[in-house]
Amino acid sequence: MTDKTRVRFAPSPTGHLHIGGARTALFNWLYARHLDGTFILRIEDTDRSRSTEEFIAAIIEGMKWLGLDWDEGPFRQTDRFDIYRRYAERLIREGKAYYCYCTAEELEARRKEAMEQGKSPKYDGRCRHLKEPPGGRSGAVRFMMPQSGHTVVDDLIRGKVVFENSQLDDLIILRSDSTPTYNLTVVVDDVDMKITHIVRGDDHLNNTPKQIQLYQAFGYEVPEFAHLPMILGSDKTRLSKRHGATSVLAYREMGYLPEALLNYLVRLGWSHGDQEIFTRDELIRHFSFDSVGKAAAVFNPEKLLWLNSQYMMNTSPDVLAEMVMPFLIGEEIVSEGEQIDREWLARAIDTLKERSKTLVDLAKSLRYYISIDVKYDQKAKDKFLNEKTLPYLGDLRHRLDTLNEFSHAALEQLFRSVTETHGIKLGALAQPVRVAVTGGAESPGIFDVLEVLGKEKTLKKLDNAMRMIETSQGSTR
RNA sequence: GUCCCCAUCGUCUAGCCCGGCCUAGGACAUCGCCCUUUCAAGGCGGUAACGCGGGUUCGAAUCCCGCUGGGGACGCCA
Repeated sequence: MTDKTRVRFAPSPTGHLHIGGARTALFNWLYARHLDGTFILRIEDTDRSRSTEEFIAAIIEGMKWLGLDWDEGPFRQTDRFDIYRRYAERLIREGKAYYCYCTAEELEARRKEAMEQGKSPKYDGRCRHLKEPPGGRSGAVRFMMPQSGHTVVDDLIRGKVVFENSQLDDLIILRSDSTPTYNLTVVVDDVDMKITHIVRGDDHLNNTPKQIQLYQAFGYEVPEFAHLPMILGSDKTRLSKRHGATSVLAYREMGYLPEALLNYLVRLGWSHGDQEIFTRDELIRHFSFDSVGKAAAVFNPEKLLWLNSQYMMNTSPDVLAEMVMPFLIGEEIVSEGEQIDREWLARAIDTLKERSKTLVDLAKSLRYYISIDVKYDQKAKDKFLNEKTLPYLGDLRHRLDTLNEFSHAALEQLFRSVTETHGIKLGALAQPVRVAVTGGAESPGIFDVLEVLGKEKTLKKLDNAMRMIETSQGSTR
């Protein structure tokens, strides 16, 4: 029996699930699914002052929205403090860790001084061989790092990375309040949860030799590592709020499809030839660390938007009809609890989906199909709804009245006959009608719009537009 | 400052490991044209990159060294 691949995503709940975290989660998930392994979700909430329940909930919601399902967990490190303490005590007992009584302030001051003198801000190890604990202080526990030789990180993406042990710090594994710190908890958990591959951001590469030393001190086998390149903002610095939305759920609110976000994220650092668009199954089938790049990538919202529009186009109108509902309510186009004929909505969406980049765009365009009242665009109104176009509109409205089959073909035929009568081009009639029913100068094909709208709504909108022209004429003259 | 990582169009990337097929391919964005009742979508085409300097070699985007540039880490954060 071969050991099953086990990977984990281990966010700390000090913020929302962000773009970078989501990409890390995605690569872990993909790797697990590709190898039919196990994907574990673990919440690293040992920093109690900054971790919140809200963020835990938000991270879980983000994961669910993206469809990154986990097989075990979510585990919480705060539930496991006893385990970490036991491991730390074992290290002390074996002489591999010791109490340090320096205060945080002293440490901070020494670090600062070292930096100013251009020296490495490394802990000097002064408490290593302390015989008598100074009174009145509770100590933190430090792991005794070897100070000679070197530690090699054999990374699936970067290859072999060598660190001199002399530059490794005696890191704190237990705070003076006896709560464990990150470097201890990751190692203990990864051992305990039998993690075979640690897939995480590049920013952890420097922590890796320290953790390897910890594995070795415990006598455990070191897992495989894969350090993913960072995602940067447009100015090539670490992606942050000032670069725009970074929270995954913010993209949900902006009307992005989870599949599109995932597809965008996967191509940040990973590729499969020239292919840009992948189904989930294709991703799972093709994913490999061999095709993950080493260089950091700049997050490009425009390409994400393009991908989203591609996904919108390729999603069936029925599915979009369900997905757009919250946005219709959000835009106050439909009120909560109001019933909307889904079949009709799907037909309306079918005309709109290839010109909507997001679900928000789609919802906004749907407004003119759903409500009778039209919000006229001022420029379009001035240009197309005036005394010059009024006769065409009037004639059309009159003939529309007698049309009993409100279909694309019948409408087209009728429009043609109106334009012939007046000796005008189709655009000269279509544009005024477009503005009358949609309020703007841009929309799907006019026959499609009217067909979806139906006779009743069309006539009402036409009447309203004509009345508006007449009254504004009266008021300005 | 010290350590670590990285380096192909503005951006994401293919090619690099196993030198010649590279006059460097694709995608986003951008520009132009076509289609057209408007706007999209779509089609066609254009602009645009191997950071620099040394090697190695008949031959280097591809291998080696240096430089430069960028990023990350250096917490009783994770």
